[in-house]
Amino acid sequence: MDSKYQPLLIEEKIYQYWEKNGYFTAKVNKDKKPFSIILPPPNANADLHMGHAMYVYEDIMIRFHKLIGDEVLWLPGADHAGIETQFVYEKHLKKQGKSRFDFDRETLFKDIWNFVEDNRGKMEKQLKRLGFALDWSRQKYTMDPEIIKIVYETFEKLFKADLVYRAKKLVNYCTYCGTSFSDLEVVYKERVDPLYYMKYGPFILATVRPETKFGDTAVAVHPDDKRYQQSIGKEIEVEGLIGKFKVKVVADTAVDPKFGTGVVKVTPAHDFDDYEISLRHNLPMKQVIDFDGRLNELTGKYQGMRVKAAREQVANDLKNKGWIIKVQEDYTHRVGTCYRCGRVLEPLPKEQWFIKVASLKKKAITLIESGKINIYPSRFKKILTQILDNFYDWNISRQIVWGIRIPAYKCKLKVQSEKLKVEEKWFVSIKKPDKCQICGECDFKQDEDTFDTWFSSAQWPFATLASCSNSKFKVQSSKLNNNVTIKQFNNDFFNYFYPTSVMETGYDIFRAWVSRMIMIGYFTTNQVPFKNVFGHGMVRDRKGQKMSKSKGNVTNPMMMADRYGADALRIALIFETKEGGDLSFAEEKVIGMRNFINKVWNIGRFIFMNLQVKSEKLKIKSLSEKSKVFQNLEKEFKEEKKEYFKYMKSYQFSKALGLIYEFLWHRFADYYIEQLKDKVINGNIEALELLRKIYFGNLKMLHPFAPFVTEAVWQVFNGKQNSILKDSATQFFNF
RNA sequence: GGCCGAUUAGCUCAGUUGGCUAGAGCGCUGCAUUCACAUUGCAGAAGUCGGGGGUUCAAGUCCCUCAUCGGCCACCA
Repeated sequence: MDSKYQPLLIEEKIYQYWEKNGYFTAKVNKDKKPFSIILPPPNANADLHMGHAMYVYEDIMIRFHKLIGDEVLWLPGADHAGIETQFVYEKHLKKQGKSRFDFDRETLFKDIWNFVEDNRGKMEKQLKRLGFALDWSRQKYTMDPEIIKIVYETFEKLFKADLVYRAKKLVNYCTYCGTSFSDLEVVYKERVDPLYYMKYGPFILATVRPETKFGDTAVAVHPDDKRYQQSIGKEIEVEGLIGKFKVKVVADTAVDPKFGTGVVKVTPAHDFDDYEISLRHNLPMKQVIDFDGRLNELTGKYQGMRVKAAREQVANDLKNKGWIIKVQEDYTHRVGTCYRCGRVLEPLPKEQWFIKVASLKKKAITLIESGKINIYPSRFKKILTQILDNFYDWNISRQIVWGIRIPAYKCKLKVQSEKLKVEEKWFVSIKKPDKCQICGECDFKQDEDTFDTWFSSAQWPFATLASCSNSKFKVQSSKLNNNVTIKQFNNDFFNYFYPTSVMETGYDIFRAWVSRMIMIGYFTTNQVPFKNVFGHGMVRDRKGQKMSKSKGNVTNPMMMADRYGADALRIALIFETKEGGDLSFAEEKVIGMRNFINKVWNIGRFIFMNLQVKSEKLKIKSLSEKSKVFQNLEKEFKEEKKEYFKYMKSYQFSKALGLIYEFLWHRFADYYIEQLKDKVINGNIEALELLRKIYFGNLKMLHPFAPFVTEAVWQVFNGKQNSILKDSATQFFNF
């Protein structure tokens, strides 16, 4: 044994040993209790960051349950991360002086596929570096054919259950990234813009967007506003930059009479509030900005100008006409921006697929409130229910190629198309339909759009498990409440491990991911996707600032593992971290934990060396006198174990680790070994055996937190062909 | 505007049923050390637990209020 624990010489070999001997491989074992976690799939194309290292919580749970004899499954996967990845790829293209528009759909998809494949393996390797006990034989990818098939089936089920519809609605559209987003992906930023007060027919009204004037189809006032009573319901004539036009005056409570002049121009095609007003009053929609971010042919001489330039030009021209009464330069408001590129999003009318969430979210809230799904730490329960409560219909269409193409087909429909509602012109079908049942033609074209990445992610717990069966999974039919027949998953692996035990993620993706998994998971499988949710906090820098590339305060977890060992990094993240709370990461803490790991090693070294001496020189001397020290040590150890199980089972991992840290270092090493040292060196075998027994017990308890050093020492004592994971099960409670 | 979190030693943070002289990591001071470990041991300095009020025999821990910081959410032209 070296006098120092040297992680770099040991960790990789140990991981290979575990993997090769199938310690991470799950199987259906009816004699054991199943315990399963699906790893939140990292982006297939990127390196891991500190946030991913927080999945150590999952490894702790997985290894703990393995040690107490459960049949565990920790299933790894990779996410194609649609927009993220296509965005990275487009930057890559830009460096070569190209853009995505230089390629056709198929070529672009293939190129991105290969680009991702080239980078695949990076994050897998990094997860292994952290010691994660993942079952690699079950690894999944969101672009696997079996997964896509399930995603398609889910979409079809939702469609048949009337929970999917296609409609032309306002969506948040990034004219730079060329795609729409769901409302969850919008990042609101505060901005200071001029607020223009302008003459508008008989009124004066305030707006920050004069360039949308060409798309106005009404003017709105509050129904109780005395100033404008006589105008309500009438049509007014307005002089505009490209000629006179007429709009109706409507009364709507959304208008705040105290803001500005109490009169609002209504531009249904370019503002969410105005769109809502237009629905209430049956107003026409007039789109004047196109998807390229430029004004269109309805804007006369302004056609072709970008929104920002057009705004300045229009404001200027209005001023010259003398129609601008006043400008408030420092008007502060919030605008939606693209979370990818940071540019201002344009609300634009677009025909898209939406999921009706009303019934889904209602059910999801019930599942949480009834305790079918438990949330830890408990304060997240309220947060999650609030998130669900605020859900709007989910726009799942994305205008990018990197993703799962939506299985919807449109046919020519020469005859009746005008009479049909939008969604009735479409066929949702896993395979391309043979023949259109309405017009009899067979000239189908598939929707160009792909699914929002979160649509496939929302299905991850059941999609992964359902596609895990060795034999083809059997299909069972059952009825939905509205008499739609659906297929259900039914294979041994799925049945054994689903619902999964715990979903462990950062609290930052409760909204985008966890809530949707609950909604879609329950809809599809009629069961909860997981019984428990455990949320962890954000890793910040030493000053508590968010880590970000632009700030340059990002710590690479791999670098920490290389310097101090994976164990030290792991426990640095857990030690004295409040569950669910953010943590400030400092290298000094990892150093402190490295020292503890070394202490664990050296306690082993002391015991091991003395055992060697014993067997070499046969200095076996049994002293029947049992000292008080023996009894105290046993008592303290018993107490430690009891506390440990209590903490581990109530998700108080930090406390469990702190307990071992305190016991092993400051009680066991500093006190008891010092007390018994003379006896041990003089050949008291009973003292030595007692120390060994209690040390082994602590190794097992520590193993979920620091798997490498505990296994390394274990093998020093028990031989290279033994594993701390093999021994445990029944003996874990009795050590 | 609403909700949530934070405010404890120089720095970063634990402290979940209220209870013995308030803890850890790192840092700091002094001493020790061929005997498992200097990635060590022993000893020590250091905190009016954000301010104020209240409940209680007893509050960092519960209640009210105020302040500062952070996060999430919200339809205001």
